[in-house]
Amino acid sequence: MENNNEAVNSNFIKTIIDNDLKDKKHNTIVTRFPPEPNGFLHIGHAKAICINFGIAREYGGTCHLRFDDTNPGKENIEYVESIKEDVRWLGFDWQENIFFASDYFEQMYDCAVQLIKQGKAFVCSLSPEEIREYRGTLTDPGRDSPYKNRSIEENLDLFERMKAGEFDEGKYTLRAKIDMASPNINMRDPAIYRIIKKEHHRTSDKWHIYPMYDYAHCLEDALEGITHSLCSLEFEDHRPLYDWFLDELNTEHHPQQIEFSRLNLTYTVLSKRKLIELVESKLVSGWDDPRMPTISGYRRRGFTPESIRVFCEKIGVSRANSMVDVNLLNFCLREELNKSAPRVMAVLRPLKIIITNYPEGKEEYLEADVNPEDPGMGKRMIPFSKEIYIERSDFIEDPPKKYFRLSPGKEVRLNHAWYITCEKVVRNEETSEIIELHCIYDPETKGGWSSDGRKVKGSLHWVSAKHAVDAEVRLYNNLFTTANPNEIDGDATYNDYINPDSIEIIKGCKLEPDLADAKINVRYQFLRLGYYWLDPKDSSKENLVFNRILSLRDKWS
RNA sequence: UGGGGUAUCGCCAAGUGGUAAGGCACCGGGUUUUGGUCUCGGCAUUCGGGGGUUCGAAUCCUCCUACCCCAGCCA
Repeated sequence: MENNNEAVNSNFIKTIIDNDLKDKKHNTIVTRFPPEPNGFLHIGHAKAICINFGIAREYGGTCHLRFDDTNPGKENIEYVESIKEDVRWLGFDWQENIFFASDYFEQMYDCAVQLIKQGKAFVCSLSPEEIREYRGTLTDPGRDSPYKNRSIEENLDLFERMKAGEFDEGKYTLRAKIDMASPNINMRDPAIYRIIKKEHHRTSDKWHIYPMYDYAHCLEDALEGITHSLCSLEFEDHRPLYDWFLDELNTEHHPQQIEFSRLNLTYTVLSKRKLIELVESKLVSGWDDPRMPTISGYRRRGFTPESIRVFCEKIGVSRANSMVDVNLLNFCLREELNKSAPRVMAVLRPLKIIITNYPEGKEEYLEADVNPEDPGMGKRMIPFSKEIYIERSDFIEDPPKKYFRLSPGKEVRLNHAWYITCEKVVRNEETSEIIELHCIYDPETKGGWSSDGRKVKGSLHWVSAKHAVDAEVRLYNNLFTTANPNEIDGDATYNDYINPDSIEIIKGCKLEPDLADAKINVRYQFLRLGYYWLDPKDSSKENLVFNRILSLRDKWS
């Protein structure tokens, strides 16, 4: 991937890796991104993806994409496809290293048998409710299951019959024998296999028992020779278990689990539950609604993979719970697009201007930079004629101080065209709504320059009325009105903080004619407005639909 | 009132005993045919709080406080 923007900072994980390399604990680094294929990826996952794939890339190691598919019924193949697409879109390549937990079911089973033989696991007949009772509480120790001292032979027999599908779900579990009095609840004889009689998306009906996360995950990592197993903070308490399994099984590899804090973003929710709620309540149009913090949402909105990668680099990695200002993400996008986006003029809310001293029927083409930040992008020609549109918000009849756009008697520059002065405001007699403006232009200012050194403060974007193409434009804003929708007070629900202006659809927008051939995948800067691109789903030649990816910074409005 | 974590500028975050990086945001000045960009400058005498060790502490010791995570046959 070519980019010079992802300045690489260090963090505590890299420090650990540096030391491991220096101490010859490892010669090469292997990480993994291990999603469960039961939902769509969001920007929080992007952080994990960037960390894992990024570290592998930086150290010349490899990063595995591994689907943690140990719970059929929750998982399905559509999710694995969408996850692959998202990871690829973000710019990462797992090459041949794509794996599935289900590939290891046989080995995991063998390991479980080994644990039973070592007297470290037993088949438990307690019901889920009973298990909960026996587990104790945060402050009180639990009690041993009455089935904890079944003979190894009996355990072996029962476990094999669990595998064979002889029993109903919930009837038995295989549990590790650790310590029911452990202050760490995860160590209180955790279940390692449960009976699930559901079709698995890869192994079909071959299995009737499925391994639990704690047991499966460490084995997957060990089997793949992962060197550093990076996960989020909530798994910290699971690390002793992770190590316990690998120690008891004496695996060849014993990866080191390292936890970091997950991403929170202002004005955004990232929990799976809340995201589902947004989709199911139809507050958004789907998982790829441009307002969604999902990867597919950002993709459709028009965000770039690089801006997301740069963002993930900039936020750093630490163990402190944090809430990152969404402005940082926006900054990353603007920083990139300012350099790369072709400029174009578009009037979202048109106000007609008649240039009274411009010849009727005349038209001429004016030259403009495609991108003043990059002269190499060349020039374009823009048609001008007697009737043009400007933005309604660029005219105020009775302007406030420091307003340097158009108002009666005031002269402004039409970008790349001429200076104009407003001479008359025409209103609808009944509604008194302003319907058009009469202006005169100064023929001596072609291109937007004047030779007399006259200063014109305002520069407006405009579009020739008879040449303009129409389009629908969709403006997007934060989905929530509160910076932290995760923490809302009292009896309000987070639905009370949904931003009613999170989407605004404007029809009849007037665009520079070249935009009739706007290309999908090109992110344009609508001059003075922001960055826009064609909606990948809803736009068509006949009905252009532009998404506003992001507005420009605006210190005035 | 069990266990595991975390506390450095409004938001992220470096810093690992030698006297507080950087980015975002914000505020000013300049440039500018985008009130964009760019550019210059400002923005923690202080590191959750109190004690202590030391010539010297955000970094070590100690006590305290706040917040986060854990009682799925989810991951």
